[in-house]
Amino acid sequence: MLEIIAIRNNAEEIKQRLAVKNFKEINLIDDVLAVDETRRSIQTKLDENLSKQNVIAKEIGDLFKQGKKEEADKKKSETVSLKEESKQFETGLAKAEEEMKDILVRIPNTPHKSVPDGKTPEENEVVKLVGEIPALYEDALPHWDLAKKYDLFDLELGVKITGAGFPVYRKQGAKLQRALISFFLDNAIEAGYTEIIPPHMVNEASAFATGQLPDKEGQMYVTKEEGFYLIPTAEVPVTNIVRDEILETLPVKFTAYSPCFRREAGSYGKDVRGLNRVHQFDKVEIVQVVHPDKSYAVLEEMVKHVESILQKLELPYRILRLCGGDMSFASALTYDFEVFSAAQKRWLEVSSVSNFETFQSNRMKVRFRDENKKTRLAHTLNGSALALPRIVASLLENHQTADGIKIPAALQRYTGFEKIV
RNA sequence: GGAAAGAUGCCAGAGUGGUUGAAUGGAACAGUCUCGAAAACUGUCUUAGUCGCAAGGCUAACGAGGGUUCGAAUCCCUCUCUUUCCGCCA
Repeated sequence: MLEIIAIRNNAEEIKQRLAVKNFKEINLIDDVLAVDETRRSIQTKLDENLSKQNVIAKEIGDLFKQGKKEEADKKKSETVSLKEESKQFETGLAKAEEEMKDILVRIPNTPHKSVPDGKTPEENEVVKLVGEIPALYEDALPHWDLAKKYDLFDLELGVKITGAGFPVYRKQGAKLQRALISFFLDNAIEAGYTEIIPPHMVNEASAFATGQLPDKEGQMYVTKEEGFYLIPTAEVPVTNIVRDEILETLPVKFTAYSPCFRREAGSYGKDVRGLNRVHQFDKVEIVQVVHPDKSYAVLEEMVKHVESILQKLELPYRILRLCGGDMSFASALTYDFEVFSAAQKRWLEVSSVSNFETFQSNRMKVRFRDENKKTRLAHTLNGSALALPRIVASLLENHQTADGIKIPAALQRYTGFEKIV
Protein backbone atom coordinates (compact mmCIF):
# COMPACT_ATOMS: atom_id res chain seq x y z
CA MET A 1 0.00 0.00 0.00
CA LEU A 2 1.44 3.33 -1.02
CA GLU A 3 1.59 6.03 1.61
CA ILE A 4 -1.10 8.63 1.18
CA ILE A 5 1.37 11.34 2.15
CA ALA A 6 3.64 10.28 -0.71
CA ILE A 7 0.75 10.41 -3.15
CA ARG A 8 -0.20 13.84 -1.88
CA ASN A 9 3.31 15.12 -2.41
CA ASN A 10 4.27 13.39 -5.67
CA ALA A 11 1.10 12.51 -7.51
CA GLU A 12 2.45 13.20 -10.99
CA GLU A 13 5.69 11.32 -10.50
CA ILE A 14 3.83 8.35 -9.08
CA LYS A 15 1.51 8.26 -12.07
CA GLN A 16 4.46 8.21 -14.44
CA ARG A 17 6.15 5.41 -12.58
CA LEU A 18 3.01 3.33 -12.39
CA ALA A 19 2.82 3.55 -16.16
CA VAL A 20 6.03 1.48 -16.24
CA LYS A 21 4.08 -1.27 -14.50
CA ASN A 22 1.38 -0.98 -17.14
CA PHE A 23 -1.04 0.03 -14.46
CA LYS A 24 -4.22 0.98 -16.23
CA GLU A 25 -6.28 2.63 -13.53
CA ILE A 26 -4.17 5.73 -13.18
CA ASN A 27 -7.33 7.63 -12.31
CA LEU A 28 -7.26 5.95 -8.90
CA ILE A 29 -4.53 8.38 -7.92
CA ASP A 30 -6.78 11.36 -8.42
CA ASP A 31 -9.66 9.48 -6.83
CA VAL A 32 -7.71 8.77 -3.70
CA LEU A 33 -6.55 12.37 -3.48
CA ALA A 34 -10.13 13.55 -3.65
CA VAL A 35 -11.24 11.16 -0.93
CA ASP A 36 -8.27 12.18 1.16
CA GLU A 37 -9.31 15.80 0.83
CA THR A 38 -12.83 14.97 2.00
CA ARG A 39 -11.53 12.85 4.80
CA ARG A 40 -9.33 15.58 6.16
CA SER A 41 -11.97 18.26 6.06
CA ILE A 42 -14.39 16.03 7.96
CA GLN A 43 -11.67 15.13 10.41
CA THR A 44 -11.02 18.81 11.12
CA LYS A 45 -14.70 19.58 11.66
CA LEU A 46 -15.18 16.57 13.87
CA ASP A 47 -12.18 17.45 15.99
CA GLU A 48 -13.49 20.96 16.47
CA ASN A 49 -16.85 19.65 17.56
CA LEU A 50 -15.39 17.17 19.98
CA SER A 51 -13.20 19.85 21.39
CA LYS A 52 -16.23 22.02 22.10
CA GLN A 53 -18.01 19.11 23.74
CA ASN A 54 -15.01 18.46 25.93
CA VAL A 55 -14.96 22.06 27.08
CA ILE A 56 -18.64 21.98 28.00
CA ALA A 57 -18.30 18.68 29.81
CA LYS A 58 -15.50 20.12 31.87
CA GLU A 59 -17.57 23.20 32.69
CA ILE A 60 -20.47 21.06 33.81
CA GLY A 61 -18.16 19.09 36.01
CA ASP A 62 -16.92 22.27 37.66
CA LEU A 63 -20.46 23.56 38.20
CA PHE A 64 -21.46 20.32 39.87
CA LYS A 65 -18.52 20.59 42.19
CA GLN A 66 -19.61 24.07 43.16
CA GLY A 67 -23.09 22.75 43.78
CA LYS A 68 -24.68 24.81 41.00
CA LYS A 69 -26.99 22.06 39.79
CA GLU A 70 -29.48 24.20 37.90
CA GLU A 71 -26.78 25.92 35.86
CA ALA A 72 -25.19 22.59 35.09
CA ASP A 73 -28.45 21.11 33.89
CA LYS A 74 -28.97 24.13 31.68
CA LYS A 75 -25.58 23.63 30.05
CA LYS A 76 -26.37 20.05 29.20
CA SER A 77 -28.77 21.15 26.50
CA GLU A 78 -25.94 22.93 24.69
CA THR A 79 -24.35 19.66 23.71
CA VAL A 80 -27.37 18.15 22.02
CA SER A 81 -26.84 19.60 18.56
CA LEU A 82 -23.08 19.19 18.80
CA LYS A 83 -23.50 15.53 19.53
CA GLU A 84 -25.81 14.98 16.63
CA GLU A 85 -23.44 16.75 14.29
CA SER A 86 -20.48 14.80 15.57
CA LYS A 87 -22.30 11.57 14.93
CA GLN A 88 -22.75 12.52 11.30
CA PHE A 89 -19.13 13.54 10.98
CA GLU A 90 -18.05 10.27 12.48
CA THR A 91 -20.08 8.31 9.99
CA GLY A 92 -18.72 10.39 7.14
CA LEU A 93 -15.18 10.00 8.37
CA ALA A 94 -15.44 6.25 8.68
CA LYS A 95 -16.84 6.07 5.18
CA ALA A 96 -14.09 8.25 3.75
CA GLU A 97 -11.42 6.24 5.50
CA GLU A 98 -12.81 3.01 4.18
CA GLU A 99 -13.08 4.38 0.68
CA MET A 100 -9.53 5.60 0.85
CA LYS A 101 -8.23 2.25 1.95
CA ASP A 102 -10.28 0.47 -0.70
CA ILE A 103 -8.60 2.55 -3.36
CA LEU A 104 -5.13 2.39 -1.87
CA VAL A 105 -5.07 -1.39 -1.79
CA ARG A 106 -5.75 -1.45 -5.51
CA ILE A 107 -2.74 0.68 -6.41
CA PRO A 108 0.45 -1.31 -6.97
CA ASN A 109 3.86 -0.32 -5.70
CA THR A 110 5.81 2.11 -7.83
CA PRO A 111 8.71 0.50 -9.64
CA HIS A 112 12.29 1.54 -9.00
CA LYS A 113 13.96 3.74 -11.60
CA SER A 114 16.06 0.85 -12.87
CA VAL A 115 13.02 -1.25 -13.78
CA PRO A 116 12.87 -1.71 -17.55
CA ASP A 117 9.74 -1.04 -19.56
CA GLY A 118 7.96 -4.08 -20.83
CA LYS A 119 4.83 -6.13 -20.62
CA THR A 120 5.83 -9.75 -20.94
CA PRO A 121 8.45 -12.02 -19.40
CA GLU A 122 10.35 -11.85 -22.70
CA GLU A 123 11.11 -8.24 -21.94
CA ASN A 124 12.85 -8.96 -18.66
CA GLU A 125 16.44 -7.84 -18.68
CA VAL A 126 19.11 -10.51 -18.36
CA VAL A 127 21.66 -8.91 -16.08
CA LYS A 128 23.95 -11.88 -15.66
CA LEU A 129 24.54 -15.36 -16.94
CA VAL A 130 26.88 -17.70 -15.09
CA GLY A 131 28.04 -21.23 -15.72
CA GLU A 132 28.07 -23.54 -18.65
CA ILE A 133 25.28 -25.66 -19.90
CA PRO A 134 26.47 -29.22 -19.52
CA ALA A 135 26.77 -31.46 -22.56
CA LEU A 136 24.56 -34.40 -21.64
CA TYR A 137 25.07 -37.91 -22.84
CA GLU A 138 22.88 -39.24 -25.55
CA ASP A 139 20.05 -40.84 -23.59
CA ALA A 140 19.81 -38.07 -21.00
CA LEU A 141 16.39 -37.90 -19.35
CA PRO A 142 14.14 -35.20 -18.03
CA HIS A 143 13.81 -35.27 -14.24
CA TRP A 144 10.42 -36.99 -14.19
CA ASP A 145 11.93 -39.95 -15.98
CA LEU A 146 14.97 -39.87 -13.72
CA ALA A 147 12.62 -39.94 -10.77
CA LYS A 148 11.15 -43.18 -12.05
CA LYS A 149 14.50 -44.68 -12.90
CA TYR A 150 15.95 -44.04 -9.44
CA ASP A 151 12.67 -44.08 -7.49
CA LEU A 152 13.06 -40.51 -6.16
CA PHE A 153 9.55 -39.18 -6.15
CA ASP A 154 6.11 -40.25 -7.24
CA LEU A 155 3.44 -37.89 -8.49
CA GLU A 156 0.82 -40.54 -9.22
CA LEU A 157 0.99 -41.71 -5.64
CA GLY A 158 0.43 -38.11 -4.54
CA VAL A 159 -2.71 -38.04 -6.65
CA LYS A 160 -4.05 -41.03 -4.79
CA ILE A 161 -3.31 -39.53 -1.40
CA THR A 162 -4.24 -35.93 -2.08
CA GLY A 163 -4.45 -34.79 -5.68
CA ALA A 164 -2.37 -33.58 -8.59
CA GLY A 165 0.69 -31.57 -7.67
CA PHE A 166 1.45 -33.19 -4.33
CA PRO A 167 4.61 -35.20 -4.82
CA VAL A 168 5.64 -38.08 -2.61
CA TYR A 169 9.40 -38.23 -2.21
CA ARG A 170 11.18 -41.47 -1.55
CA LYS A 171 14.56 -42.89 -0.63
CA GLN A 172 17.40 -40.77 -1.97
CA GLY A 173 14.81 -38.35 -3.32
CA ALA A 174 13.50 -37.74 0.18
CA LYS A 175 16.96 -37.50 1.65
CA LEU A 176 17.90 -34.99 -1.03
CA GLN A 177 15.00 -32.76 0.05
CA ARG A 178 16.11 -32.85 3.65
CA ALA A 179 19.71 -32.22 2.64
CA LEU A 180 18.85 -29.19 0.51
CA ILE A 181 16.74 -27.65 3.27
CA SER A 182 19.57 -27.98 5.78
CA PHE A 183 22.11 -26.78 3.25
CA PHE A 184 20.08 -23.67 2.42
CA LEU A 185 19.38 -22.89 6.07
CA ASP A 186 23.02 -23.26 7.04
CA ASN A 187 24.03 -20.91 4.26
CA ALA A 188 21.52 -18.34 5.46
CA ILE A 189 22.58 -18.67 9.09
CA GLU A 190 26.17 -18.27 7.96
CA ALA A 191 25.11 -15.03 6.29
CA GLY A 192 23.71 -13.69 9.55
CA TYR A 193 20.06 -14.63 9.30
CA THR A 194 18.17 -15.82 12.35
CA GLU A 195 16.41 -19.12 11.80
CA ILE A 196 12.67 -19.20 12.34
CA ILE A 197 10.18 -22.02 12.19
CA PRO A 198 6.89 -20.22 11.63
CA PRO A 199 3.29 -21.40 11.70
CA HIS A 200 2.29 -22.91 8.38
CA MET A 201 -1.13 -21.34 8.52
CA VAL A 202 -1.89 -17.66 9.01
CA ASN A 203 -4.92 -15.59 9.86
CA GLU A 204 -6.54 -13.04 7.65
CA ALA A 205 -4.69 -10.07 9.12
CA SER A 206 -1.33 -11.64 8.32
CA ALA A 207 -2.36 -12.54 4.79
CA PHE A 208 -3.51 -9.00 4.26
CA ALA A 209 -0.36 -7.49 5.68
CA THR A 210 1.99 -9.05 3.17
CA GLY A 211 -0.39 -8.43 0.30
CA GLN A 212 -1.78 -11.92 -0.38
CA LEU A 213 -5.18 -10.50 0.41
CA PRO A 214 -7.34 -9.16 -1.00
CA ASP A 215 -6.23 -9.76 -4.56
CA LYS A 216 -4.60 -13.21 -4.43
CA GLU A 217 -7.24 -14.92 -2.36
CA GLY A 218 -7.75 -17.67 -4.94
CA GLN A 219 -4.12 -18.74 -4.79
CA MET A 220 -4.27 -19.87 -1.20
CA TYR A 221 -5.80 -22.87 0.47
CA VAL A 222 -8.04 -21.99 3.37
CA THR A 223 -9.32 -24.02 6.31
CA LYS A 224 -13.04 -24.43 6.50
CA GLU A 225 -13.73 -23.87 10.19
CA GLU A 226 -11.17 -21.26 11.19
CA GLY A 227 -10.61 -19.45 7.92
CA PHE A 228 -6.85 -19.87 8.24
CA TYR A 229 -4.76 -19.69 5.11
CA LEU A 230 -2.10 -22.27 4.33
CA ILE A 231 0.98 -20.22 3.66
CA PRO A 232 2.02 -19.83 0.01
CA THR A 233 5.49 -18.84 1.26
CA ALA A 234 7.24 -18.42 4.61
CA GLU A 235 7.43 -14.73 3.76
CA VAL A 236 3.91 -14.33 5.10
CA PRO A 237 4.31 -15.59 8.69
CA VAL A 238 7.92 -14.44 8.97
CA THR A 239 7.38 -10.86 7.82
CA ASN A 240 4.37 -10.67 10.10
CA ILE A 241 6.65 -11.18 13.07
CA VAL A 242 7.40 -7.46 12.90
CA ARG A 243 3.86 -6.34 12.13
CA ASP A 244 2.77 -3.37 14.26
CA GLU A 245 6.23 -3.08 15.79
CA ILE A 246 8.53 -0.17 16.30
CA LEU A 247 11.90 -1.81 15.89
CA GLU A 248 14.76 -0.68 18.08
CA THR A 249 17.48 -2.22 15.97
CA LEU A 250 17.83 -2.68 12.24
CA PRO A 251 18.41 -4.66 10.20
CA VAL A 252 16.22 -7.61 11.09
CA LYS A 253 17.30 -10.72 9.22
CA PHE A 254 15.19 -13.88 9.29
CA THR A 255 15.40 -17.13 7.44
CA ALA A 256 12.85 -19.89 7.51
CA TYR A 257 12.15 -23.20 5.94
CA SER A 258 8.54 -24.03 5.30
CA PRO A 259 6.37 -26.04 3.02
CA CYS A 260 4.51 -23.75 0.61
CA PHE A 261 0.99 -24.32 -0.61
CA ARG A 262 -0.26 -22.83 -3.85
CA ARG A 263 -3.47 -23.52 -5.65
CA GLU A 264 -2.25 -21.99 -8.94
CA ALA A 265 -5.32 -22.92 -10.89
CA GLY A 266 -5.21 -22.94 -14.64
CA SER A 267 -1.82 -24.20 -15.80
CA TYR A 268 -1.39 -27.08 -18.21
CA GLY A 269 1.05 -28.90 -20.41
CA LYS A 270 4.79 -29.28 -20.23
CA ASP A 271 5.11 -26.31 -17.91
CA VAL A 272 3.65 -28.37 -15.12
CA ARG A 273 5.27 -31.73 -15.78
CA GLY A 274 7.28 -33.32 -13.05
CA LEU A 275 8.33 -30.86 -10.41
CA ASN A 276 8.04 -27.81 -12.63
CA ARG A 277 4.90 -26.69 -10.90
CA VAL A 278 3.34 -28.31 -7.86
CA HIS A 279 0.80 -27.37 -5.20
CA GLN A 280 3.01 -28.19 -2.27
CA PHE A 281 6.73 -27.61 -2.22
CA ASP A 282 9.54 -26.80 0.16
CA LYS A 283 11.37 -23.52 0.30
CA VAL A 284 13.86 -21.65 2.43
CA GLU A 285 13.08 -17.97 2.53
CA ILE A 286 15.19 -15.00 3.57
CA VAL A 287 13.59 -11.81 4.87
CA GLN A 288 15.14 -8.50 5.84
CA VAL A 289 13.72 -5.36 7.43
CA VAL A 290 16.11 -2.48 6.94
CA HIS A 291 16.68 1.26 7.04
CA PRO A 292 15.26 2.92 3.90
CA ASP A 293 18.66 4.29 2.91
CA LYS A 294 20.14 0.81 2.82
CA SER A 295 17.50 -1.28 1.15
CA TYR A 296 19.00 -1.31 -2.33
CA ALA A 297 22.44 -2.22 -1.07
CA VAL A 298 20.77 -5.00 0.91
CA LEU A 299 18.93 -6.16 -2.18
CA GLU A 300 22.28 -6.60 -3.93
CA GLU A 301 23.61 -8.44 -0.90
CA MET A 302 20.67 -10.83 -1.06
CA VAL A 303 21.26 -11.38 -4.75
CA LYS A 304 24.87 -12.27 -4.00
CA HIS A 305 23.70 -14.68 -1.34
CA VAL A 306 21.42 -16.54 -3.73
CA GLU A 307 24.17 -16.57 -6.36
CA SER A 308 26.63 -18.12 -3.96
CA ILE A 309 24.26 -21.01 -3.28
CA LEU A 310 23.66 -21.67 -6.95
CA GLN A 311 27.39 -21.68 -7.53
CA LYS A 312 27.91 -24.21 -4.77
CA LEU A 313 25.29 -26.38 -6.41
CA GLU A 314 27.22 -26.12 -9.67
CA LEU A 315 24.20 -25.07 -11.66
CA PRO A 316 24.18 -22.70 -14.64
CA TYR A 317 22.01 -19.74 -13.79
CA ARG A 318 20.98 -16.35 -14.98
CA ILE A 319 19.65 -13.30 -13.20
CA LEU A 320 16.81 -11.27 -14.62
CA ARG A 321 15.71 -7.82 -13.69
CA LEU A 322 11.97 -8.05 -14.12
CA CYS A 323 10.31 -5.56 -16.40
CA GLY A 324 7.42 -3.46 -15.17
CA GLY A 325 4.78 -5.73 -16.60
CA ASP A 326 6.14 -8.93 -15.07
CA MET A 327 6.71 -7.61 -11.57
CA SER A 328 4.50 -8.41 -8.65
CA PHE A 329 1.96 -5.96 -7.32
CA ALA A 330 3.93 -5.20 -4.18
CA SER A 331 7.47 -5.05 -5.48
CA ALA A 332 9.57 -2.01 -6.34
CA LEU A 333 12.40 -4.04 -7.86
CA THR A 334 12.64 -7.77 -8.41
CA TYR A 335 15.44 -10.03 -9.54
CA ASP A 336 14.49 -13.49 -10.68
CA PHE A 337 16.94 -16.34 -10.70
CA GLU A 338 16.61 -19.10 -13.23
CA VAL A 339 18.62 -22.29 -13.51
CA PHE A 340 19.02 -24.15 -16.75
CA SER A 341 17.37 -27.48 -16.88
CA ALA A 342 19.59 -29.35 -19.28
CA ALA A 343 17.28 -32.14 -20.38
CA GLN A 344 14.20 -29.96 -20.70
CA LYS A 345 16.40 -27.34 -22.32
CA ARG A 346 14.71 -24.48 -20.57
CA TRP A 347 15.23 -21.96 -17.80
CA LEU A 348 13.36 -22.59 -14.57
CA GLU A 349 12.67 -19.90 -12.02
CA VAL A 350 14.06 -20.89 -8.64
CA SER A 351 14.20 -17.63 -6.77
CA SER A 352 12.74 -14.19 -6.73
CA VAL A 353 14.35 -11.48 -4.66
CA SER A 354 12.47 -8.23 -4.13
CA ASN A 355 12.62 -4.89 -2.43
CA PHE A 356 9.18 -3.74 -1.34
CA GLU A 357 10.37 -0.44 0.08
CA THR A 358 7.53 0.76 2.35
CA PHE A 359 4.75 -1.00 0.46
CA GLN A 360 4.43 -3.84 2.96
CA SER A 361 5.57 -1.91 6.00
CA ASN A 362 2.88 0.68 5.42
CA ARG A 363 0.21 -1.98 5.55
CA MET A 364 1.84 -3.69 8.47
CA LYS A 365 3.00 -0.62 10.35
CA VAL A 366 6.59 -1.76 10.64
CA ARG A 367 8.52 1.21 11.94
CA PHE A 368 11.82 2.19 13.47
CA ARG A 369 13.18 5.32 15.11
CA ASP A 370 15.35 7.41 12.88
CA GLU A 371 18.25 9.69 13.84
CA ASN A 372 15.78 12.27 15.17
CA LYS A 373 13.84 9.71 17.22
CA LYS A 374 10.92 10.03 14.86
CA THR A 375 9.10 6.88 13.82
CA ARG A 376 9.47 5.99 10.16
CA LEU A 377 8.41 3.07 8.02
CA ALA A 378 11.16 0.55 7.43
CA HIS A 379 11.85 -1.17 4.12
CA THR A 380 11.15 -4.87 3.73
CA LEU A 381 12.83 -7.31 1.38
CA ASN A 382 12.61 -10.99 0.80
CA GLY A 383 13.82 -13.70 -1.44
CA SER A 384 13.81 -17.42 -1.94
CA ALA A 385 17.05 -19.07 -0.99
CA LEU A 386 15.88 -21.35 -2.43
CA ALA A 387 12.75 -23.12 -3.65
CA LEU A 388 13.41 -26.83 -3.89
CA PRO A 389 11.46 -28.51 -6.71
CA ARG A 390 13.05 -26.83 -9.68
CA ILE A 391 16.45 -26.96 -8.05
CA VAL A 392 15.94 -30.68 -7.73
CA ALA A 393 14.77 -30.91 -11.33
CA SER A 394 17.81 -29.06 -12.55
CA LEU A 395 20.17 -30.90 -10.22
CA LEU A 396 18.96 -34.26 -11.45
CA GLU A 397 19.02 -33.34 -15.11
CA ASN A 398 22.29 -31.42 -15.20
CA HIS A 399 24.31 -33.79 -13.09
CA GLN A 400 23.09 -37.04 -14.56
CA THR A 401 25.60 -39.50 -15.97
CA ALA A 402 25.16 -42.87 -17.55
CA ASP A 403 25.78 -44.52 -14.17
CA GLY A 404 24.06 -42.25 -11.70
CA ILE A 405 23.43 -38.68 -10.70
CA LYS A 406 26.32 -36.78 -9.14
CA ILE A 407 25.70 -34.78 -5.99
CA PRO A 408 27.62 -31.46 -5.92
CA ALA A 409 30.54 -31.56 -3.50
CA ALA A 410 29.09 -28.86 -1.22
CA LEU A 411 25.95 -30.90 -0.73
CA GLN A 412 27.50 -34.28 -0.05
CA ARG A 413 27.96 -33.83 3.67
CA TYR A 414 24.22 -33.15 3.85
CA THR A 415 23.06 -36.05 1.69
CA GLY A 416 25.57 -38.50 3.01
CA PHE A 417 26.01 -39.92 -0.49
CA GLU A 418 27.94 -38.73 -3.51
CA LYS A 419 25.75 -40.19 -6.16
CA ILE A 420 22.16 -41.17 -6.73
CA VAL A 421 22.11 -44.73 -7.99
C1' G B 1 -15.69 -30.03 24.62
C1' G B 2 -16.99 -28.34 30.26
C1' A B 3 -15.84 -24.65 34.45
C1' A B 4 -13.61 -20.22 36.44
C1' A B 5 -10.67 -15.82 36.20
C1' G B 6 -8.64 -12.04 33.43
C1' A B 7 -7.17 -8.36 29.22
C1' U B 8 -4.30 -0.93 31.32
C1' G B 9 1.92 2.27 28.54
C1' C B 10 8.54 -1.38 26.69
C1' C B 11 7.64 -4.64 31.35
C1' A B 12 5.42 -5.12 36.25
C1' G B 13 1.33 -2.94 38.37
C1' A B 14 -2.39 1.03 40.57
C1' G B 15 -6.74 3.07 39.14
C1' U B 16 -14.29 1.62 39.46
C1' G B 17 -18.03 8.08 36.50
C1' G B 18 -15.33 14.60 36.39
C1' U B 19 -7.44 18.45 35.50
C1' U B 20 -6.17 9.94 34.44
C1' G B 21 -2.76 10.05 28.50
C1' A B 22 -3.16 7.53 32.77
C1' A B 23 -0.09 6.83 40.00
C1' U B 24 4.13 3.91 41.52
C1' G B 25 8.28 0.68 40.44
C1' G B 26 11.55 -1.35 36.78
C1' A B 27 13.83 -1.00 31.97
C1' A B 28 15.68 2.40 28.31
C1' C B 29 17.86 7.16 26.90
C1' A B 30 20.41 11.96 28.21
C1' G B 31 23.04 14.56 31.96
C1' U B 32 25.67 15.35 36.93
C1' C B 33 29.40 12.80 39.74
C1' U B 34 34.00 9.55 38.24
C1' C B 35 40.49 8.56 35.38
C1' G B 36 36.64 5.07 33.66
C1' A B 37 32.61 2.06 35.29
C1' A B 38 29.00 0.88 39.06
C1' A B 39 25.99 3.27 42.67
C1' A B 40 23.46 7.74 43.66
C1' C B 41 21.04 12.07 41.91
C1' U B 42 18.44 15.06 37.91
C1' G B 43 15.81 15.00 33.53
C1' U B 44 13.48 12.51 29.23
C1' C B 45 10.46 8.68 27.99
C1' U B 46 3.10 6.08 24.01
C1' U B 47 1.19 6.11 19.30
C1' A B 48 -1.66 7.97 15.47
C1' G B 49 -4.76 11.59 12.82
C1' U B 50 -5.34 16.71 11.93
C1' C B 51 -4.09 22.13 11.74
C1' G B 52 0.51 25.10 11.51
C1' C B 53 6.65 27.52 8.05
C1' A B 54 7.65 26.60 13.06
C1' A B 55 6.91 26.75 18.23
C1' G B 56 2.94 24.34 19.27
C1' G B 57 -2.57 23.55 19.24
C1' C B 58 -6.68 20.18 18.75
C1' U B 59 -8.61 15.05 18.48
C1' A B 60 -8.44 9.85 19.30
C1' A B 61 -6.64 5.31 21.69
C1' C B 62 -6.59 1.60 28.64
C1' G B 63 -8.16 -6.26 23.99
C1' A B 64 -12.12 -5.15 19.62
C1' G B 65 -16.96 -3.25 18.45
C1' G B 66 -21.50 -1.12 20.15
C1' G B 67 -24.50 1.35 24.20
C1' U B 68 -25.70 4.55 28.71
C1' U B 69 -24.04 9.73 30.23
C1' C B 70 -23.08 16.70 29.80
C1' G B 71 -18.65 13.54 30.85
C1' A B 72 -16.24 6.42 30.78
C1' A B 73 -9.98 3.03 31.59
C1' U B 74 -14.03 3.14 35.19
C1' C B 75 -21.31 1.28 34.22
C1' C B 76 -24.12 -2.14 30.40
C1' C B 77 -24.13 -5.53 25.92
C1' U B 78 -21.62 -8.47 22.08
C1' C B 79 -17.19 -10.51 20.26
C1' U B 80 -11.98 -11.94 20.42
C1' C B 81 -7.97 -13.56 22.97
C1' U B 82 -5.14 -15.21 27.34
C1' U B 83 -4.48 -17.95 31.91
C1' U B 84 -5.93 -21.90 35.36
C1' C B 85 -8.69 -26.49 36.33
C1' C B 86 -11.30 -30.92 34.11
C1' G B 87 -11.85 -34.01 29.63
C1' C B 88 -9.45 -35.65 25.03
C1' C B 89 -4.75 -36.13 22.58
C1' A B 90 0.67 -35.73 20.26
